Amino acid sequence: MNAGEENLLKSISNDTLLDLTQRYGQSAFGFGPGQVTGSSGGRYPLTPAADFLHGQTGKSNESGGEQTSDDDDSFDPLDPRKRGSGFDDDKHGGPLSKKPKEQRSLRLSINARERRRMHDLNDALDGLRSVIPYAHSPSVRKLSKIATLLLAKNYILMQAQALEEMRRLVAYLNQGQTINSPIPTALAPFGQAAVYPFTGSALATHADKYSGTTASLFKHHNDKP
DNA sequence: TAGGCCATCTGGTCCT
DNA sequence: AGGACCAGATGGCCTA
Repeated sequence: MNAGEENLLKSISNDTLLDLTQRYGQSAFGFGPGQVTGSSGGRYPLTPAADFLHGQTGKSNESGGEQTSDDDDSFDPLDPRKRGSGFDDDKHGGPLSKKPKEQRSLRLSINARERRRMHDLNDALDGLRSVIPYAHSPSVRKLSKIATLLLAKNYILMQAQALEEMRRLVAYLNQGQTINSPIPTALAPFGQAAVYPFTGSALATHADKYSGTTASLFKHHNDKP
């Protein structure tokens, strides 16, 4: 990780997530298993990692499914937004223009596969954006790829920390209960955790610990006219 | 206009 | 051999 990414990561860690918690409330974080949606399709073997991804890669089937010819997909060579470097274009005399038809066909097939692969990757990123806390309104620019990944990482770390503090709180409360009464069954699993005097930080808003602004990350994303 | 972000093409490498 | 994955190159769009 280079220095620039390190700075961005720090800025997200310290500022963004919890500031967003304040801005958008728990509803911004409130997703459950039923809300992580997606198709059940996919072209990938069901490795453990694939099991995790199963049903979460969005339109994998749609983008990678039945299209097998070279010139299909949604790719439009005339769309400047989709053309890229354009070596693959006879009119511009690219390298492929002088290759045998068979090689050109193979190259186009490979290109189409790569496009589908990147589309699947982008679909997965969209799925990730949809479940991490940032404003999803039309007035807010979509998170960049790198910002999405860094934000998701820190969101996971923050949730793990919050979970740990909740466990400590429950353990502490259970400790008090054991003096007068048995541990309630519902809390018993948490009672197995080490019992520490609760620091109280879980009761405080995270913003207390992560005070700051989101300007460092969101100055590029929330000021669209 | 420079810089950020992105889509696409391409050739190489690895895996099944 | 064919497909997946990766990184570099290229060029377009958008914004400060």
